[in-house]
Amino acid sequence: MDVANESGVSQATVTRVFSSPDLVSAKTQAKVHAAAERLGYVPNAIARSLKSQRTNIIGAVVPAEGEYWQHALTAFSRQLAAQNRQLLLFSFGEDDRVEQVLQSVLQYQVDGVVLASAKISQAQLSVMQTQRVPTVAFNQPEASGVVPSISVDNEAGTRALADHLLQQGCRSAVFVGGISTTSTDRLRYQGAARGLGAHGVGCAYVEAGSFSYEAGYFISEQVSEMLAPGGSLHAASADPVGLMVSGDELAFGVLDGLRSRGVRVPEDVMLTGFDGLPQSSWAGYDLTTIVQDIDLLVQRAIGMLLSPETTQPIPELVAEGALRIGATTGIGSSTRRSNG
Amino acid sequence: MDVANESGVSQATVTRVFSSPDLVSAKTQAKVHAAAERLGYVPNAIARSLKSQRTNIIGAVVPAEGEYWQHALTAFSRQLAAQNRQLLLFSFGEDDRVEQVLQSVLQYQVDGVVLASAKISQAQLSVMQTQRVPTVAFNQPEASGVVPSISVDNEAGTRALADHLLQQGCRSAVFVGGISTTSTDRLRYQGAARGLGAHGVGCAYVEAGSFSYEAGYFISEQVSEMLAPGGSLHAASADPVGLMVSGDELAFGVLDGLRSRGVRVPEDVMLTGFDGLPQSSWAGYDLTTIVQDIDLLVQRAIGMLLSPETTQPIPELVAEGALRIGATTGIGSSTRRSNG
DNA sequence: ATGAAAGCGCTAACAC
DNA sequence: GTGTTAGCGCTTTCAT
Repeated sequence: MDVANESGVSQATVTRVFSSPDLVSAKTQAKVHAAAERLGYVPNAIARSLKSQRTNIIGAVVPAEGEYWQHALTAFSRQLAAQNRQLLLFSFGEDDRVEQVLQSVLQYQVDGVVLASAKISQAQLSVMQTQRVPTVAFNQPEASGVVPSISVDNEAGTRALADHLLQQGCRSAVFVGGISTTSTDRLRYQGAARGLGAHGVGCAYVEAGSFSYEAGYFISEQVSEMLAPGGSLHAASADPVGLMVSGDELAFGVLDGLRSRGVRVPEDVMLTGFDGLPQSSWAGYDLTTIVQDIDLLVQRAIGMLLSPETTQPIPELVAEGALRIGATTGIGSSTRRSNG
Repeated sequence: MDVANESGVSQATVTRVFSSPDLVSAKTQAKVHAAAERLGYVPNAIARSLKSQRTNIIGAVVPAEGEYWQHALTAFSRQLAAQNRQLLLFSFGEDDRVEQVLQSVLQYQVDGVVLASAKISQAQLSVMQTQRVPTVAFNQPEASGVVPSISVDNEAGTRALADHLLQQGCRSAVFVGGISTTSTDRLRYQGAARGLGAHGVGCAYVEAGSFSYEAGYFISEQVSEMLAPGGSLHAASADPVGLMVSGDELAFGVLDGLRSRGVRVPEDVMLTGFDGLPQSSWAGYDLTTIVQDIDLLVQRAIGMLLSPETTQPIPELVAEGALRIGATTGIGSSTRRSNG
């Protein structure tokens, strides 16, 4: 190594200067640092990783689209950076083969993997086991029991929203889902249906096709038809209809769509979202929703990765969200625990 | 190597099977693949990188906050993934020492670095040179001439917006900046002031303190005071005042803030943003803005990284944005080139 | 078409 | 407190 020659010490000493300075005399350190400076030397993390079998890199397999994931990603990156770990990002789109992506992740010998994709085969997951890569499924409840997982309590969240809607006087309701086959959608609908059903209120499921703003805007046409005279939801009474949307971003689209069609929110329709994105509290939307504490979820997820519980059963964390009441279901706003 | 033993061939052959299969007979390939499958073997990218001196990893140093950066990041990740390269993410906050972050990036022997941070010292940049790491400054115009860079044409953008405002009848204007010391802000203000000045319209600069929604919402109070009777901008005539905001996210906050104070947009104030975030075309905002073609910028940035132009002078790309006319400066909407 | 051997830059015993 | 040495898993000549 050049720095070793330049400073007249051994390679090992150079290593020590950079990784355990306490073992090296002050003057030697000075010499080495000086030489390093002169040569523009930077320790090679790749070589270190090869030797030490730890990369300090966490792989993240995350959908390319969606506000929610963007925030989660940033949270991961920041929290990891605080402990000198890095995030190797693998974002995937609709078309991508997640299996191939996972293969890629494994090649980089990451110290752990955050999975935010539902579509992963058992075969792939078993490869993860074989490779002994700590893995955590992030807000992918359907992975529960297969891989350690952490999610917000989707069902409790929509149940809390349902209770709130009932309290506000809704006597009929619809649930607008993103993609019906996702476990997230299923659990959220379940919470809604049960919460409402317990009070004798039914709840139809309408699928928007994705969790995007555009999908919400588009589906709002169908929803407003259901609300119109002759529609299946046309209220005999003056009670507002409850409209529970599976995610905030989708809800923004529904809200804008309804407004553009002259539907009044919250007078005619009371609207709720889910996730608690920053925008949900923007004055233009001020949405009633369930706020996920993403920083907390991420912190827990990192914890699970770094202290791989060898204990059976497979760990499965569920965090409560917080009900935030906005203008879309009444006036004023506040936040409290969804299970409080 | 285990797979070598298991399949009864040499290490070298296993390598060949995975990196240049054409050099290996079909039956040997089959044997090796079978063994690999059985053992759950995955090639070690770290070892490969150490030997080959290429990691196929691009480092991205990006601010933790801001819609714009989130989108750019995703674009990088997706485009790189398409060529079997990965993104190592380094997001930094207000408080972080970008220099340390850069040091970190270098340790990982990345094949290139995307810099989306303004605050980088000359010293650090010279280290990048020493290490021979191809670097590109992304939308960081002040890095021009020091490091290869690519940005949208900020000045042309706000000039186009200014022209548009004049055309819509504005005879007075204010520019709301995020952080006055950023080159982005400076150039955007410059374009605004020149565009308006050419027609005898002045343009004060007001600083919001950040590019966030909250900062915009907050500063809207000050702006609305300027517009009120007695304020410096109170229009003698009925002409609307032009309000040019330095970024879309900031503009959303200003817009919501003005609306909540009863200021009518676009009747009293005509509002423009910059960036062309997806939300800017949402029905709730429908903002007149300059749309950056992020995918294109990213594509070019990647191009610069991967074919390191050894030619002097330092490359410096500037891409035109497109003027999108929304409801905040009139009715209806459309998009055209900002320099068209 | 395949094998043998050297070495990428670092770390971790083990000596002294 | 510092030097010596072996080896992490791969690639790459050079043989055969």
